Amino acid sequence: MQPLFLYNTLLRKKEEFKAINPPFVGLYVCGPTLYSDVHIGNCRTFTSFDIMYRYLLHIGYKVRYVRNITDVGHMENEDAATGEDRIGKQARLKQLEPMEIVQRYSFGFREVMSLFNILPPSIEPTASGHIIEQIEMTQKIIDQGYAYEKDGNVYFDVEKFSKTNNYGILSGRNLEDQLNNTRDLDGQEEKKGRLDFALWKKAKPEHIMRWNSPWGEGFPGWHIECSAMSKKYLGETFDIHGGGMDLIPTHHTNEIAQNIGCCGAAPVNYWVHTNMLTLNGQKMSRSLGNVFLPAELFSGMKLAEDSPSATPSQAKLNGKHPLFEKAFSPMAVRFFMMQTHYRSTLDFSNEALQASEKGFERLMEAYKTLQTIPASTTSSEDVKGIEAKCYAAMNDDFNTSVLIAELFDVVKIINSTNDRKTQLTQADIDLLKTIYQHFVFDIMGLKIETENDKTTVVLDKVIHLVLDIRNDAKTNKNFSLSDKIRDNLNSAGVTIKDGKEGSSWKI
RNA sequence: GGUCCUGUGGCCGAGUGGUUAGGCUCAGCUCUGCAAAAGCUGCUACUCCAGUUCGAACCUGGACGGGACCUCCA
Repeated sequence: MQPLFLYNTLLRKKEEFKAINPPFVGLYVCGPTLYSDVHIGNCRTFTSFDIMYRYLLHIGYKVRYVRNITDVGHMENEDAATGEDRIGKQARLKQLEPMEIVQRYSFGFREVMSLFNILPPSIEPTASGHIIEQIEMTQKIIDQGYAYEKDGNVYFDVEKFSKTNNYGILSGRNLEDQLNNTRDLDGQEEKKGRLDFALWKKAKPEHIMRWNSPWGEGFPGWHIECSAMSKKYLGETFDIHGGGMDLIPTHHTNEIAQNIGCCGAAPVNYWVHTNMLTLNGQKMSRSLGNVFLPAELFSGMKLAEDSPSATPSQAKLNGKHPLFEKAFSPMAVRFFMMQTHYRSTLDFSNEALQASEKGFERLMEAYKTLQTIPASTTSSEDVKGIEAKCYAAMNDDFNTSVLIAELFDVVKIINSTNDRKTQLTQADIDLLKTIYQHFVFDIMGLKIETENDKTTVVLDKVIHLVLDIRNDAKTNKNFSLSDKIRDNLNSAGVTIKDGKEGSSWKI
């Protein structure tokens, strides 16, 4: 097993990963709230954890990866009297059942995840499917004395909890600062302390989603779902919990409090947080209104207006965002994301994306070249050393940025061997193929995008026929014909590359 | 206002107390009928000021700039 170091938000430093029950690993990541389309910022988080999941699997762990779907309980302006369940609100606005809202957006979510080649988690539980577990956990927290009921609402008693526990252990904030800096909000009267948060909310008459509970009809608070579901599927204490950095001060802080309040144990050994995605230097978020959707970026994502997976916003778009000169493939965007470490902010821009797209194409072209390069009796390159560096990069807190730099060394070796400037033994060529398989395809989750369907196979034959004709023309020094073929293919979107071993093409 | 992060060459973006990050762009060369591709070479940076050190972009302090969180947010 590779020695893996990861950055633990709890300690604010990297430490070596030790699983509780190796080779098993429990991984929980906070999933989306399906009241609208997932945006690119959400995708970055899920892509980052996809890499971690893939790497843990690759180095031999048996991972149970739980990523929830929030379909109830996620409030707008949680503490305000006007607070409203996000999904309930959408349902009211669109005159649909709440579950229709969730169903609609989960199609879109799954489609986007699959376009990004993000592996599905082992379990994808929904909050509404675990109401009983949430009620039980809430009751247990009350029994332990860390929560109280008031007029059908149940609140977590942060002040009481803080007497014996460090509430701000994850955020690094002390209680006094938080108390002094919390703004005045509505609906504070019935709570004992201003930091107290809801475990259970009483349903108003117009509220659609409601369940019976010991405290009357209502619905669960947002934070309790992750505690209840992670406890159910991964245990009272599990290995890794992830999510976006913006969840640290509230959601994850409260998860820790709930779990200790219920079970007397910290829920997680390693907290891992991904940084935000910015657009023109500003965080992309729904509240700022500067989000954009994968469909606005991707080429070929054509959803029919009446497709069940087409949310109204997706259907119109298809790779036409005003900020970007052209559409990009999902794999180019995935590669772009991995060029930045997951704990750094990632700024989306047209230029940066185009640079990544070219780099990605070069990486993939080299893989094709690798299939045909000649073997020598000796090697002039240290391929084993590169493989070791690739593992070292990933072991150092999943440093995909450094990994990619190592992989471009591989590209260099492949190309120069192809040009007969360096030599590789067959064993080294095979090892390079293994490196590609492991790091590019299995771990980074990239894939070659040209489909191997019938039309592609036929097209390949047709273009090779045309290239043969062009070659004959070149041999006969009929350059006007050969250039005409090349130019016309070019304008049709086919690029010709003349190499030592003949011509090749790509779209 | 409080807490915290950050400032790297034309652009994006790693990194470590002393050694080439990498990608993209640009220029020159090799190859080529020309071009593209590929290869080679060059452009060699670390906001500013002070300190610690034999030596700092990397540690400490300050200034200025950017950002995040403190309210829902991945």
